[in-house]
Amino acid sequence: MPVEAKVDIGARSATPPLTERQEARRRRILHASAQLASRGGFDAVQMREVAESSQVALGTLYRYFPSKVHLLVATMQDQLEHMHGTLRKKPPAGETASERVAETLMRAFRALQREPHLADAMVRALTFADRSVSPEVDQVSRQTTAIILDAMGLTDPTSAQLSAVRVIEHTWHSALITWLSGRASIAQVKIDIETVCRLIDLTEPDAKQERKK
Amino acid sequence: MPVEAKVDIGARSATPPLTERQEARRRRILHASAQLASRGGFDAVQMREVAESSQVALGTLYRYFPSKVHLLVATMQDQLEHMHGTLRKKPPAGETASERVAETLMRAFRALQREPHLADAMVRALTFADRSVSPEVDQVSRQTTAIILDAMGLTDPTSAQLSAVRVIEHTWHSALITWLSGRASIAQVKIDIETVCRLIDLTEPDAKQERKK
DNA sequence: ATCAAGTCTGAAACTTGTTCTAGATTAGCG
DNA sequence: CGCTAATCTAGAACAAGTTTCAGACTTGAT
Repeated sequence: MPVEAKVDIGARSATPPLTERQEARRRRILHASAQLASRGGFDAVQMREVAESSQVALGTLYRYFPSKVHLLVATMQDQLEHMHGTLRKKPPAGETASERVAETLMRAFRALQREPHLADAMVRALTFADRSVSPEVDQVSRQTTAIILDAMGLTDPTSAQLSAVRVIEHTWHSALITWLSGRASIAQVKIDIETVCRLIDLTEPDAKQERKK
Repeated sequence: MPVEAKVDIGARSATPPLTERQEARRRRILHASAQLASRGGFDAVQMREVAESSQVALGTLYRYFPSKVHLLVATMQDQLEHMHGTLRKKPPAGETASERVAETLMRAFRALQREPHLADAMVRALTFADRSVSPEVDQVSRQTTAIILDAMGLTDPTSAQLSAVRVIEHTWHSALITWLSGRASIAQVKIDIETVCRLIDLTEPDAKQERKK
């Protein structure tokens, strides 16, 4: 285990510490949200039902999560953390960085496949989020970046590599959407992921590595 | 086999021909939609307002466009067609295919910048669309593909090239979203587009590689 | 223990997308 | 022209996200 884990994601930056009961409420809400989402996707996550199902008043739900989109993005943060942990346990076996990234993403993809409704709810919320949710969405993006960099085995990426990772994330999100809305097959998603991952190779053999500031 | 399957995109496949007045209504609706969207984005396009503003009853609006998302995706089709025409008039000047595609997309991007609220409404609708809107979304996707292939100067792309184009589209949509929600700067979008466009070079080994040094 | 400030609850109200209904209008046709 | 089916209109009604509010409950500091 890393001795002094860094990161301390800054997500809880301006958040006053929650009491135990508040933490419990928050967990109940997220759990109810994920459960309803697993049933019927975005539409099935109805705020009244989430409130009832987590034994919290509607007003309280809105105090914890100021909108349905906030709630679902928080749910995604939660799931992503979990997934990052899982993925870490079995690091990908590919030879090249691009292979490992593609493998990792496809593994994540298969996990989402197991709960397609949940995936639907989270991804739709993510892309539908407006500016008021930017900090939370950014947090999800950072987490995704961390997963990809992990798979690449990098601690100190060049800016070219960061660009490639950004594009991979774009492709990942958008491919997910096309799959969720039934416009692309799983095979197609796989091809797209593999295609975009080739970008990584373009950043490797290059002799000249710029020094990161 | 289609002889020269040109346009006639099949969008109007099962659509009985509209009378003149109906065509006029449809235009009024799309116009009102674009106008409201230009003002305040997705949220400002309120179905009651669209109806009133296009002098049509609410029920009629819903007969023409079965949901707000359908309406906005149709609005996007409309705008895309227009943009394709515009872009065609001034073909991009780059040497390589990837340069031309990047240039074309950035040009399109600058056009969207001029109406950021409209862009917001259209893109949010596009990514929020569920299965019931798939045909229309697909149509938008085909139109986008056509624009990119046009910029590449290709008439019959290889499957590797089609994959690259798909990934470019993914990146384009997702980058647009991050920009619209204020999480990426225009400069960042430019970098992402240029990065992904390099994929095109990978599909043309015999084309002259530029030696930039 | 007590009090003020902050939090939670339950319920109603408000907003906007969507559906439904009954009657008026229009289009196509003999 | 007159008939019939389809379409259009105005408006009410419904659904789900969001806001509001009065009163009950916690919490933290004295």
